[in-house]
Amino acid sequence: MVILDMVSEKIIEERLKALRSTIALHDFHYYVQDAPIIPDADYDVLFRTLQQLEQQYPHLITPDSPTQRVGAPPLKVFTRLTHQTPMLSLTNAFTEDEAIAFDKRIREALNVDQVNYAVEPKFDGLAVSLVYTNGILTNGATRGDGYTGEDITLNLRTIPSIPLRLQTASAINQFEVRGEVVMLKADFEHLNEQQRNKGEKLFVNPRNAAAGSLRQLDSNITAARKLTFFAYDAVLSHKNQPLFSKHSAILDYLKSQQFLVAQQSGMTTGVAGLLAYYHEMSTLRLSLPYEIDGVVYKVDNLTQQETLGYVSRAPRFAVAHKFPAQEASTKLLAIEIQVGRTGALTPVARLAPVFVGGVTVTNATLHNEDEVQRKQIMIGDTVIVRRAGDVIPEVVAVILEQRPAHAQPFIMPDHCPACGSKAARLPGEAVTRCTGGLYCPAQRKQAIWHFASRRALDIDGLGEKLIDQLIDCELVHTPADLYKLNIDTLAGLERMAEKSARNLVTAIEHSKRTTLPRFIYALGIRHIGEATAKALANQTSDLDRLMTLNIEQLQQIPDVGPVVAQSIADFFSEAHNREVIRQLLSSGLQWEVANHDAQQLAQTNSAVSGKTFVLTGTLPTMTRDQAKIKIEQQGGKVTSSVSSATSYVVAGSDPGSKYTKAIELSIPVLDEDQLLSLLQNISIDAQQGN
DNA sequence: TTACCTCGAGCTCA
DNA sequence: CTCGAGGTAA
Repeated sequence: MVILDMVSEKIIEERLKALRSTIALHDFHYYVQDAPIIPDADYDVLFRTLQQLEQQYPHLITPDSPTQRVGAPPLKVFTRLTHQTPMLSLTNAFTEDEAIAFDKRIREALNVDQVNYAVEPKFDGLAVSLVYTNGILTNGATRGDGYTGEDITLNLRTIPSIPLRLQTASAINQFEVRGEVVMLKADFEHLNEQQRNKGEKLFVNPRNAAAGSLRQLDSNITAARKLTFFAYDAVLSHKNQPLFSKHSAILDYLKSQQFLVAQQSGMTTGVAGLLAYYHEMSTLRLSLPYEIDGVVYKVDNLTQQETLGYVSRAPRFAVAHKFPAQEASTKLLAIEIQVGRTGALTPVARLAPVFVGGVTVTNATLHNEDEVQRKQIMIGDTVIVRRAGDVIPEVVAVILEQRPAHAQPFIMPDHCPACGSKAARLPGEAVTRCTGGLYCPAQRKQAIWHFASRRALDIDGLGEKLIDQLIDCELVHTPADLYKLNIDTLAGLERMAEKSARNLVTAIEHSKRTTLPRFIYALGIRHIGEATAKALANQTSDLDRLMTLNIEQLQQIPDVGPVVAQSIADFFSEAHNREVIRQLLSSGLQWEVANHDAQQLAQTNSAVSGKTFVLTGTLPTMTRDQAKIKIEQQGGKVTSSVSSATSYVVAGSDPGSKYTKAIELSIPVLDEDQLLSLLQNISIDAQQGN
């Protein structure tokens, strides 16, 4: 009997296996090849047969079964997943000249006349990584910061163009596929039509629809959205010898494993080939089934790729050549004045909504008075607005021919629109400032917001709207007034019933335990950011003493020059400010007094102490904040801009202009490993051999 | 900067 | 059902 069961079960198992691979094959033809080879009805029969059989023999269900794409219960939260190999981002080229320069750099570095390139469209979607263990899809994650992303395995499993198992599992036991999840234009239109019929909110563009669908905690909702995965790279996390010698071979392999690879991917030679491809794709752009925002060029030969290596963890062998930013014209309805925390008055263009670069733009900063004059902008003008990807919208120019007769010139107000105080522009400065100080409600609101912000006293739940109300109802004038709030005074405000009021009071209470640097930073003294606040706290650890220092004494503090010293002295000489501090302390604000001597000792002994660091880009294993803490623990300083006073620039992936600046000033650039070594007192010179 | 998801909690109306 | 706050991605 038992033997018979085993035999029949063996047969069932074989049958299940056959059904699964047949269905997977048809999925491939349907979703990847876009050319089904059997009628839908026949497919349904196969699928139902499999479902029924699995229902009968639930213990024979495998995770790679096509029936297992959906049905998991919703998650509570997304957990984070660390990428085995960082997901780097590409450097961008915005002009043909930059593309030409890319090719030139490559040829010179490789010392060859001509280079073979793999070229492909740059999808406008979400980058994800898929990990196959022994041929089975086990993990999928968003790109995140490049090092850790969110675990969206369950959502990715629902995407039909993602194979749940590889065709040839044996070759590689751990295999990572990278690509982009997009929503095809047609599927996007269809989804929005559905949303419209259901009276639900429309998605603004395919990328956001795809992002929104992937962010669902309930993968069943994701499954209902039609998403498509395009593979464009594979990583072997193995230490054994490379299985491929060319990028194009990787793509061929991916195709053989039934991944969808963009049809427009191809090969070309030399810079002429690159530019020809760029033009070809910009012509094809509108007719493609998915959205793209440029093209990608990669050196095809993997050995050459390796030779070229990485610039602070962005590959030197590849570049994204972006299409020009999209532009649209619209009416400039008004120029409003925004009052910043320091009283800076910034003109902001209010625009008639225009859809440009995939989003609706309604306002754009005009920076300052001179900018408005330079561009000859008048209220009522028709202007050209530009937006590219994640770039902040910008008023490019005025269409002078379309200027209406009633167009009004912009005049920088000489009084603050929020409080009526005089506004002044100091000679040599670009900004106009409200002189009202904390008398000005707009500045007061920002002061409170700054005080409560995460990096300052971190009062949870005290958001913008609430601050508006507190100031407008005159419940709060200074940060000290926050600590006088109680459930009764809060009650009656909008969206403030008992529960919210209690939560806020608790959060405020919680903020009383803080640190001196946070407190100094929270005061919002001009020119005092986090770094200087720490320097000050380090110097005195005694607020009372700090308050009495004169300008000369203040300048003795490292990092404090005449401007900063003046600003600090001015702040503390205001009776009003001293009173606020007194009130804050008497309402119970407190911090640990750091043990100075011990710290000082550690600092002088470290290779890092007294050195000034600038962090840029994303580091592989820590956040910039964590790196900052580590450096500061050993007496180093972390600042935000590169100058000749900078000792080291620590660059992660996707570094900003600080990296370029470092090269210009020939300041040593470290990666995370080198920083960590330095923190362990291993000299960089020894590492670099010079 | 914009868009989207999620959560807690308040508001509205039955 | 709607709003505000907080977080993420490009």
